[in-house]
Amino acid sequence: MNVAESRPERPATIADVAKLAGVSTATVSYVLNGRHLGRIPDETRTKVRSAARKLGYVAQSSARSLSRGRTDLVLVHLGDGGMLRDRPVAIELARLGADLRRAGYGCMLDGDPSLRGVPAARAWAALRPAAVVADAACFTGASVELLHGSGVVAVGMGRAASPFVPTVLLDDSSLGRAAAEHLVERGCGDLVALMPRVPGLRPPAEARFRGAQEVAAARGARIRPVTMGLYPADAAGIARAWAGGDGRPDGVFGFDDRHAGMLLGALTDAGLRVPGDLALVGAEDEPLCELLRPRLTSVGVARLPAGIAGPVLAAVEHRWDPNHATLSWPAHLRRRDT
Amino acid sequence: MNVAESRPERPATIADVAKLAGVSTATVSYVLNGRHLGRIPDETRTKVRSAARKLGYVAQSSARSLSRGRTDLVLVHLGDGGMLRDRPVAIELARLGADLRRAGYGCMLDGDPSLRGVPAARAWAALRPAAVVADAACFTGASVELLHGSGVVAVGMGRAASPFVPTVLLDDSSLGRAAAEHLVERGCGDLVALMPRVPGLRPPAEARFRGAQEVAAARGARIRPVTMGLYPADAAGIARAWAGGDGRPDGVFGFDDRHAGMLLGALTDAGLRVPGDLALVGAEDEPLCELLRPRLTSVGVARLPAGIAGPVLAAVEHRWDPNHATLSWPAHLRRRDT
DNA sequence: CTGAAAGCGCTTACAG
DNA sequence: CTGAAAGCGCTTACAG
Repeated sequence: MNVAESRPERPATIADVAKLAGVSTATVSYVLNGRHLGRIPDETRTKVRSAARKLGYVAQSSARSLSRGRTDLVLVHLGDGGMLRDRPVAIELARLGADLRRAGYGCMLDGDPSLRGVPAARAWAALRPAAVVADAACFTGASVELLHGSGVVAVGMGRAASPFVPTVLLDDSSLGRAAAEHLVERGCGDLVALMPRVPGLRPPAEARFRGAQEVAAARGARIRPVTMGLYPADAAGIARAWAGGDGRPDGVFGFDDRHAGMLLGALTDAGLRVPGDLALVGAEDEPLCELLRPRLTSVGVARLPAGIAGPVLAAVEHRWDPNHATLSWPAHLRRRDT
Repeated sequence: MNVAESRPERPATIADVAKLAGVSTATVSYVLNGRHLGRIPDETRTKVRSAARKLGYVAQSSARSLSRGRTDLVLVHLGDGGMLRDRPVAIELARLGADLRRAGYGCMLDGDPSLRGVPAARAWAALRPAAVVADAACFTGASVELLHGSGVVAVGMGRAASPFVPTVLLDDSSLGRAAAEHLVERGCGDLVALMPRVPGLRPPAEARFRGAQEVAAARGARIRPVTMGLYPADAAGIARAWAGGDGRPDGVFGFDDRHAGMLLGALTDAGLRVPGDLALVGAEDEPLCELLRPRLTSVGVARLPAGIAGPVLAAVEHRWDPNHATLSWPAHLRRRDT
């Protein structure tokens, strides 16, 4: 028996199962959904289950949601890769899928990251998901109104609250705090925090800077932001200036490992020694840190103690509480050479 | 008027639109779906469209697919991150979403990467998508049978064909060819190709090795595989042996930039000079290459000339052709220091 | 304990 | 040119 022969003409329906089991479709539905189990004898349940198995029956979710009047689907939109490039966020997103499934919801990611605004909202609304979760910056007044009009809950996610939707606030100021703590501990008193040029990375950068600033203020150190794009020329410019003694700090927090790593190369090229002339700390503790020479000291992030599924479900079930909507990443220093 | 006030009790249905426009639901459906447009006067069409706009009407896709008997949804499953870590693949996946939308299909990614086997197939089958696209290794005989039983087309994707489903074959042997070409050109005659330890990376590694082997054979050079896990200790062991003169090649193809980069650090630590003592080429041309000192020469990949949407749509529309299912990445050398 | 039947919101031959 | 109606595959009060 090959696959072609075993394939039925059309997928089995609940009526097929009912006929084969010799019961009504209502009974099939009850058994398969675990309702009224007390009232249905074991024998009937067994008959129904084995008929369903024999036919390879899988209930069609579109018919189910049409009759139930709701779906158990949560839609996640990643936007143009900004969020996936943000590694701690990407990890939490994968966790969200599993957590939602455990809570009885399905989770799908929009497969077209380029879709935005009202057209995006229309595509999502057509599916009538329980909720749409997206980068807080993705929502506009019009798109949210369209979603609400279709009975869809909209939830934002990001570093800054959206004026249009409840937002799960992701706080990584702890990375800045841990970095500054380490640098001050080492004896640095004149710090620089690198700030990326890509607009998408400004929000996390500002949060991390704020954290570092807090610690610096408390410990009597100075700290200032220096903008550096992820281009060799940009890094080289900064390194040359510092090598010439122009505004050279004694400790640098590199925003993330890529920015820190790029600066590290440029500092080496410019003849500065790390950590002899100045100390350098990255963030996110990527594998990259082990590849560089000297190896890059970095602030690692652990998983959030509680995932983002909590606030998302709260929004879906209309018990949103802004006090439980800020999630802070635990940070710890991973000391290497720099 | 705030959002709460403007939100209707329940989402508008096609009946609401019909009533407001003073026509039947059939007419609304025709106008909104662009059918029989020749037969429907402009005036009616305008009435219908403005009623729909006024009510914020978005057709519910579950009702539509129930009555049409099919969905226009393609489901993509990423598996446990293996595929997303494979950068060229991740890029093509984003492109797939946009291409499918242009062809009139929606595209969703499964939000729970940990789901596998028959349970995964059940979850997908419930949605009755036109097709499920997943890593070829994800499909088992049982899961494919279940999908087919529900009328769902299954399409694999990967470096090796699945015995159960038509597979879009991704070929990156061109990376190995470009790397070997470069090394031989430089005068190397005794090559090593690094092979990763992670099982998920074996298939691309073998394809790249095959490509390098072809060129080596044609140009009279020797080449052998050397397995190296992405751990500092592993790389250090290899570097020490080579520094002691034990089996040191004159050219190394590093599989990808991470493996090449890790070896580069270890070679430096062991006192070997790159490219003085041996040349080194990475692959994928990641930003990382610019961070290392010396900077890493790498083979870059361009986008596929034609995306994976083509074969996927062919499978959906039952015109699958194995001769058009192998996609090869264009490769070009990006020369830097090593 | 079980079944007949209404209803969810669409689409689409079909009749007029 | 337009509408009444059947039908898609489920769920669920309701009656027996």
